[in-house]
Amino acid sequence: MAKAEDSGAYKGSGKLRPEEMIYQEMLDAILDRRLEPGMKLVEEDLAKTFGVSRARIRATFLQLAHDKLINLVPNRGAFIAEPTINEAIEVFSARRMIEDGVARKVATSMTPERADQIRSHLAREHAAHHDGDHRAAIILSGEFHLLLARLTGNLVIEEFLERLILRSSLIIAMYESPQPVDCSHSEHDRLLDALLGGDPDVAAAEMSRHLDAIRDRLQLQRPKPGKTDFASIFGRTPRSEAS
Amino acid sequence: MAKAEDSGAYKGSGKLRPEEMIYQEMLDAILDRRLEPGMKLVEEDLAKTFGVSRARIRATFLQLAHDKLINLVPNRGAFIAEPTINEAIEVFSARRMIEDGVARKVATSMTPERADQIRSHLAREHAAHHDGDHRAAIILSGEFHLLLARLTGNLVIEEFLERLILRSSLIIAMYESPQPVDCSHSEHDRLLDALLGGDPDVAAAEMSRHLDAIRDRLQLQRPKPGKTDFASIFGRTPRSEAS
DNA sequence: GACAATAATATTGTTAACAATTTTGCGTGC
DNA sequence: GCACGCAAAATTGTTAACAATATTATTGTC
Repeated sequence: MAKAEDSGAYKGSGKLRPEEMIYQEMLDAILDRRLEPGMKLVEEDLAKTFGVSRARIRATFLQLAHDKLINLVPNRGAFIAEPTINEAIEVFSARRMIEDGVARKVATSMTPERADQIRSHLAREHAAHHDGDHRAAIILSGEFHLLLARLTGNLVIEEFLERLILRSSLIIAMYESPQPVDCSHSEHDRLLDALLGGDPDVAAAEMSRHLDAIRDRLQLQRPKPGKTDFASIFGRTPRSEAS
Repeated sequence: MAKAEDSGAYKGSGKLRPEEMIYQEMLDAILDRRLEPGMKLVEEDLAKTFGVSRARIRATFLQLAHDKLINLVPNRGAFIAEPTINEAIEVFSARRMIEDGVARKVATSMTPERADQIRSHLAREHAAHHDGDHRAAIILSGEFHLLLARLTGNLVIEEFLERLILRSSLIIAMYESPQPVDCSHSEHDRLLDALLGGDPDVAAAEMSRHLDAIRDRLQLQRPKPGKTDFASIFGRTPRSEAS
């Protein structure tokens, strides 16, 4: 999951393994809509932009394709994924199936420490919302759900949900309404109340309602393709200017 | 998911894209325990065995690692995954969380056609069991669960469960008791009855019971590492015998 | 002027060679 | 006999060049 801190704090220290750095930067760019859905990703351009070999870009593509964030077409190349409305519905349906169970488990295993963990996260969400940092708000909103998954203690669920949340972020970034009525943070407050209540049925119901609400705020609109200028998108100049 | 037909029917026609073929063969070998947990996978050996370049083996490794069927250690190489008992428990716990929901949906959306689909599959399971084809029985047992997931119509759930079932197959292959009391097929019969009943709670309860039963049949035992003779494991000779 | 065939370009797919790292084997000293 | 260190081998990581494929531009024809 992308960190919600300064987007690019890791760029400075070149010793942080480049593989994950590239994956993270492309993730950020996709979630930030600097890379728009449908956009072609040319291997050599990206390789020059990041100053690495094509092979590494290729490996990164496999990871991103696995997360359904890009589409890999044989002999044609890689394209930013364009999740359909139907896909979006399925993703949120799947999330509801899983996160209902998460809410149940968290509600029945609540401790004061865990409650504080959640409250502390909610504070960060509110801060981001107050500061008008929309991108951080989206990412923190995802991390809220991830935090709940982590509290179940089941790593399998946590990892799967991480992928699903990432995908959701892309979907939300694509389909959110122009004037984002971002009420997620208040819904998370209500979710916390339900979790503190200790009733698994109530918690699950609240979770379902929340996820349905997110889905219902989506809006059908095809984003228009833009020009592919990696240098400006990633805020850097190519390492070598070939002939 | 590995097909339960003749294991190797696809070997003959060399036109079926080699990438997936290699993935499938390694999958079969892992599930078949010809490749034992902890075994080192040397890139060049496999490349020669399959007559492809190391790059392709590397890409295949990424896929398998993503499915948690192998471990990729930087500068050290690839090793067949060794799921711990704890991991096994988490996998089946995650499956119960998801498949409870699957059972609910299938129970409430049953049609005569779907019932026939399930019955037809169960017939194949019984046949494999009757023939004493243990490997086919394991794979068909997994495909039974996958079939139910497909009937929910949610591709996201289906794909995730496919990965989880694959992982379960490795776990079962690793930890099953020496004298496998393979009662899965009869449990599937009972599951079908519950699904036909139409009561989602009953169906979910039966699914939970079934998955717990599988987990409880597991047995702690560390398999001992064997020698890595790919040529014999995959039943073929290396293409080129370098100096 | 529009369409089709063809050449030129761009891009992906693949291979082989080289560099870096780890593992193994051997010899030395204690 | 055992541990340590060094050298040799094996293995992974990386790069660059080449081949195959797809895309674009051009030319010719109707």
